Amino acid sequence: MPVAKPELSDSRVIAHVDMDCFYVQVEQRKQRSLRGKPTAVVQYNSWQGGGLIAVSYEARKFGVKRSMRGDEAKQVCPEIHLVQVPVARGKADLNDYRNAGSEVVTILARRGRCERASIDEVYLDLTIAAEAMLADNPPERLETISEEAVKSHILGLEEFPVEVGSDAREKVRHWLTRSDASRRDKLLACGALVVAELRLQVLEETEFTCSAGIAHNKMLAKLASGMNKPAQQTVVPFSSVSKLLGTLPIKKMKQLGGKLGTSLQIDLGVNTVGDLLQFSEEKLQDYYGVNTGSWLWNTARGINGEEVKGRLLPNSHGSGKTFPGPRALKTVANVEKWLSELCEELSERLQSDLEQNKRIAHTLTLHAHAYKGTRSIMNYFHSQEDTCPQVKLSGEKLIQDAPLLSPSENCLGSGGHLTLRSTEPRIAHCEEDTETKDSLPLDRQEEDKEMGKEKLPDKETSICSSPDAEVYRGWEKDQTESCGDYLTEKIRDTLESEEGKKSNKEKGMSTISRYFQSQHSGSLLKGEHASTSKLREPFSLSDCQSELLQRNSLARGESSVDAHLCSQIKLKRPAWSYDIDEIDQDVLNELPQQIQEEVQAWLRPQKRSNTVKRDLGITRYFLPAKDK
DNA sequence: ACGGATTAAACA
DNA sequence: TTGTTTAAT
Repeated sequence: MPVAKPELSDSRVIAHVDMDCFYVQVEQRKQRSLRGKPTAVVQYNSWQGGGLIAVSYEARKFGVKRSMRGDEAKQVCPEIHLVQVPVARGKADLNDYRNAGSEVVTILARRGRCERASIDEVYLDLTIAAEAMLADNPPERLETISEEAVKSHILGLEEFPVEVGSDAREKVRHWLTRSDASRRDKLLACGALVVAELRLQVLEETEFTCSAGIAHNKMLAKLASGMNKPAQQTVVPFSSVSKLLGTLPIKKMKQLGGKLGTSLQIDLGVNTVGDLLQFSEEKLQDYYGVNTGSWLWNTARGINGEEVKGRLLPNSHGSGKTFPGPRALKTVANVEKWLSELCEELSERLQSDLEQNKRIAHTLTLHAHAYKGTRSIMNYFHSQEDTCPQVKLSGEKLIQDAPLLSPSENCLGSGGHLTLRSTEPRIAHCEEDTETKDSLPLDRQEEDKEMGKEKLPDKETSICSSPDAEVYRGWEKDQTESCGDYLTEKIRDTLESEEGKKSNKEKGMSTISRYFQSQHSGSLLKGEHASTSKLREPFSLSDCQSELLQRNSLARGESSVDAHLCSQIKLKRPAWSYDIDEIDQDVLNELPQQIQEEVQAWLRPQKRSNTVKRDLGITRYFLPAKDK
């Protein structure tokens, strides 16, 4: 929430341009017979027809929505055409869409500063162009206004009790050319003309339609671009802002669609942006911190100082895939295979980035994460018994899991992705060719049948862990010498004791903490070992993959736990630690009585809301007088 | 069987 | 700064 205090009267001219169901348009341009027909783009059609990621407006009339499955879409709209996202290396390949997006950006950047906000959206700062037009050739002097401009929607235009009987376009034409308008309105009118022109150029040169919003800041422009779709544009005059925001549901606002918006609703009873007006800036700051508080206060008033960044290129590339449920990455070979695929894709994209933009990456990030599952702790214990009966150190294939991920989010599968970030474009001197590709394992086991489109019988439902995040930075030497032998020993101990346990589980697990302790010390000790040993040149997959595997404990986001453990490991006194706040009562109830009692004893007296800033409680506790 | 795959930016 | 979390499309 950039909160640069904006001047009160912001007379910039900002546009937000949003491609209409972009992926569909890209596919329709490839397959012209699909134009005008109900169409959707799906990825991976093997499970329930695949997931919809873009839906044409014809199909929307039937109630087809994003996040539907292909099968579902067919039910509500039998004649829908489902087009598959291209697949490369067994995963969705979005390059066609990226490239199409670049075509559009190139055109839209012609008239002012342009920021590529996503694959199909841009912000434009047209202030200079609008000012120039107003000075040289203002709309009021034009004898004709383009058809596209005259089709604009002007928010609040109905409020003007001007000429009755004239049709909508005539009213718009009048508003755009009014000589007695405020300067701000005139600038917006100029902006609308420019945007209409740009949209026409986009259509002519790419065959894509788009919608746009024209306003005095990014927030309002973004809001407006979505108000009249497809292929239309909407202008937000300053005078119509308060009415627009007054009844706008708070969640519709950019940045307020998630937890912050929910907190506003639940904690402050704010349901519309207008409701926010009652709160003083100080009060909002008390609740949400100074930055967010001020941002909210401004937002309520339609004030937003964020600048349009001149950026036509993405500043990072990522490649990832999720492996739901039965597809969870369970074997080393499988992890290797997918890491290899992801690395290859990334490498390819970096190569083209280098060629096209003369820049190189400086950061490589690898992470994997788990997602919420419905499985309880007890199920987990059983499934571990059933599907991971023997966990041998040398038994290559099985990945040993950490048990008890997040209590309420047991890990069922994982999604991972690789990212490379490049900094400012710079000349690339690729003397040292630390190429990823060379060291990738070449054994392609086609055991995962998704690539071949066959179905794998869903037999096992074991829970295998997902690795946590790991970041490689630079190629420095290892600083903190890790106690390799000790760790190896420790791991073997852990695994062996685990094996012994399987036949005699109940007895072996006299206390839950003991059980967890042995588990966590094993996997995390390894994790510590891995994370302190830096990558050697050249970057090899096996390095990265072994780190990945060794880090496989902890569900997503338990970094504090992670750090905590690591520090203990350095003292060679591993212990189990867990954020007890997260334990869910329902899950707890499924545990044996003895364990329940033990867990209860760990529970802290107070549980905090995770929506309102933690500061609040603390601030109030120590500084009770502050609030008004 | 998680909407999936990306991106960006705020936050600690 | 670096790693994590949130939010968006």
